[in-house]
Amino acid sequence: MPNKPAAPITMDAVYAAPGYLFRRMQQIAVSIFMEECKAFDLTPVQYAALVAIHTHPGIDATRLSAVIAFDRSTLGSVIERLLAKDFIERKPAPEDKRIKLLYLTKSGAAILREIIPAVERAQARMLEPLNPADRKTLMGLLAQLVDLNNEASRVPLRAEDALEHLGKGG
Amino acid sequence: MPNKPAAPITMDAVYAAPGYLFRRMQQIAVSIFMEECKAFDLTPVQYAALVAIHTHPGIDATRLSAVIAFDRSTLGSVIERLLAKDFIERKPAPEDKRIKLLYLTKSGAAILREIIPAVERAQARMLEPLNPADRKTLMGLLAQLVDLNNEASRVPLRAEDALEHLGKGG
DNA sequence: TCTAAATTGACAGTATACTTACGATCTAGG
DNA sequence: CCTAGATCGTAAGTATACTGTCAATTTAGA
Repeated sequence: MPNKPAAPITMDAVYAAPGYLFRRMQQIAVSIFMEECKAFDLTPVQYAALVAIHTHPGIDATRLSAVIAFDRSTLGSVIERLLAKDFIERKPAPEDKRIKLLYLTKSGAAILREIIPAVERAQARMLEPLNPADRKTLMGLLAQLVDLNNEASRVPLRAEDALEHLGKGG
Repeated sequence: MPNKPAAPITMDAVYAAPGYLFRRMQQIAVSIFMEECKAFDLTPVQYAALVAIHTHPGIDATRLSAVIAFDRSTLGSVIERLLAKDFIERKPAPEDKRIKLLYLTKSGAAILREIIPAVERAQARMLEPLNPADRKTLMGLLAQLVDLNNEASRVPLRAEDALEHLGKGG
């Protein structure tokens, strides 16, 4: 078979490209989240970190990065900001001097409780323009795609097995 | 009606949240793009900027930001990097001393031609785990959602009317 | 015409997101 | 026991992505 002729270079090709749509949607999602949650001064990433620390008290930074699927280096500054806001605290692990364990403070637990409704409003708003059936279809396909592409990302999600050394698993 | 009881705070709720899935998918998409295009030393954003400048020679930075839907401030450094790599050039506009017009250099036009196959491979890989019907469904719904949410983002896309003052419209 | 408002590009500041590298520490193998 | 390799947190460097603000310039209205 002959090669396909080169397509003309157009913006329409960019607008229809998966990568472009993913980037736009992420921009929009962050924008909506920040708008709904601006009273709490928490970013989406900081929120995810708080939930993970709430769910796994005493987790360390490396495992936290696996549980919320983002880079360890990035996480360092996220943790510092949460420490500065007094939403989490960090304690040395008695049995391993390299590790620092993370816990929610009272203030962190409180803001987590209070922010939930705003987060839920934000999540709902992101999908609001679609009808309920389409929302379900989109989320289902996207969840599949993210899962099947997990290894393609630089920081794959390791929800369960990342915690094996914390006394919760195998 | 009574309020819904507060749902427990779990990571599963985070993993299923639209905002989380959009962020993960964006991370994965960038990772795949960079992998396929690493020989060209171009980021997804720099690629989009090159295509836009190719399509609209003599565009200025403000209109460019509207055409690819990203922030003017961010764009400043993107333009500087493209200038440093000698992929674009910047000329003052004769009729308006504030404006600097952007053009591809020969080297910029060349790399744009050469990178296209790698970009197409990257876009295909992002959707590869889904079957063709599901790919189409996902892209259709996502394109709809991005379009309908356009105004929710801080930098709405203004593909056409952003160019009215360039002698292409109105 | 002359000033007030808008526009343009630049800058500083914050927050992801990634890379590579490094010292401290732990663990396994010999 | 003692070193090789792995792991932990940290740091420096690059690149988006956004918030403001600012000066220079243009435009519109009184």
